[in-house]
Amino acid sequence: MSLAHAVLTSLLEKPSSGYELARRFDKSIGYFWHATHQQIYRELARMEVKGWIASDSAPDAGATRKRLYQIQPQGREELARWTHEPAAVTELRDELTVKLRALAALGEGDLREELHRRIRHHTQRLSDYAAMEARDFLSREPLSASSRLQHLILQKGIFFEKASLQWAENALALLTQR
Amino acid sequence: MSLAHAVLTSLLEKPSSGYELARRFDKSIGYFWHATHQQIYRELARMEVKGWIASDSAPDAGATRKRLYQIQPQGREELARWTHEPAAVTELRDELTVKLRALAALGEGDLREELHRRIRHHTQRLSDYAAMEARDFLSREPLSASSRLQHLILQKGIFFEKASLQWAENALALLTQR
DNA sequence: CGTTACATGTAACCGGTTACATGATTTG
DNA sequence: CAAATCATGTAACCGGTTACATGTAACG
Repeated sequence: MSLAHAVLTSLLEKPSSGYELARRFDKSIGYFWHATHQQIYRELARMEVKGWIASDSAPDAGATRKRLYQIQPQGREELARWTHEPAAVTELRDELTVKLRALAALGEGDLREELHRRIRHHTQRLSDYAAMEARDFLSREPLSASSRLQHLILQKGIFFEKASLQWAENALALLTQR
Repeated sequence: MSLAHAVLTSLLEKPSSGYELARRFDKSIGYFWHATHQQIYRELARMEVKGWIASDSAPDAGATRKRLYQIQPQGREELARWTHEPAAVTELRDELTVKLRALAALGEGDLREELHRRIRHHTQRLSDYAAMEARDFLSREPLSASSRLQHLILQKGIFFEKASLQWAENALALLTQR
């Protein structure tokens, strides 16, 4: 599991409220690790019990329940420990392969519309990533060590989207030319 | 969710016991959709309640509890219905990206060993897939419609492994040359 | 006769998803 | 002032993982 460590990393970058974390997991981080606000609040509660993080009513809370979470030394140590253990290799797991197999067994059906949808999706993603890369990494050389790692994350997404797009285009061509 | 439909597809290809299904999900199918025997038995029980599948004591059961599961008309209809609804697009979700981000925030640590491990893993996978492709799809032309779909599934894996391998090699080079 | 493979299951727990609830603040 | 956004939470359910349990069949 990584959600706890993803949240810890986010808090290390910047102390935040649960809501702010949830928004970041819907945007930038969310491209690579999605989480809903419920997951995040649950995880924050658990980590506070463990002493990895601490919280106080946020300075700008006013009459609201807004809390500011900050990473504690124990949390930083846990994060460092975790980064040094081997990471599980992610397996490919895509509903579409199950549908392809089902169609092969059923002997009927048409996936061309589905493939068009995917091609649009991956094309959009690739163009998002290209814009992010141009904005954050290509314009301002030389990059810090930290930025180079962030760039590697983005490149991972770019490689993945390119492969997905190429496969879908190839599959569509094969299913259309007959 | 797709496990139910993955199992249905497997039963459509060949009536089987839970144990046989579990073994197939550990081998060929498992490259694209992993499932443990507990998940499979749970799913078989649910689908039998729904009337999608039916079971009898297997012909070769002897004194064992071995059961043979067969797909029912309702199960086939459900599978056909499901293949025609849009498939959820799989998001990339890899622990390694979280570790990269954590290292960027912590400002220390070394992922080169991890990358070497990944390169070995993806190289092995690619060679497995190449062997499967040569055995099942490249030698015997022309392919049936069903075989062409199966080939597309395998190609999806090949595209994914190639992209993963290229990224890891590129990342290792970047992290080593300094 | 002991070990390995075959075969099916229960139990417990954690992660992920969805629906619902509640109230404060900001904005048009 | 109504609507959208900010902000946090409870509850229920399903999927996925791990540990444990039980017994038969095949093999050396």
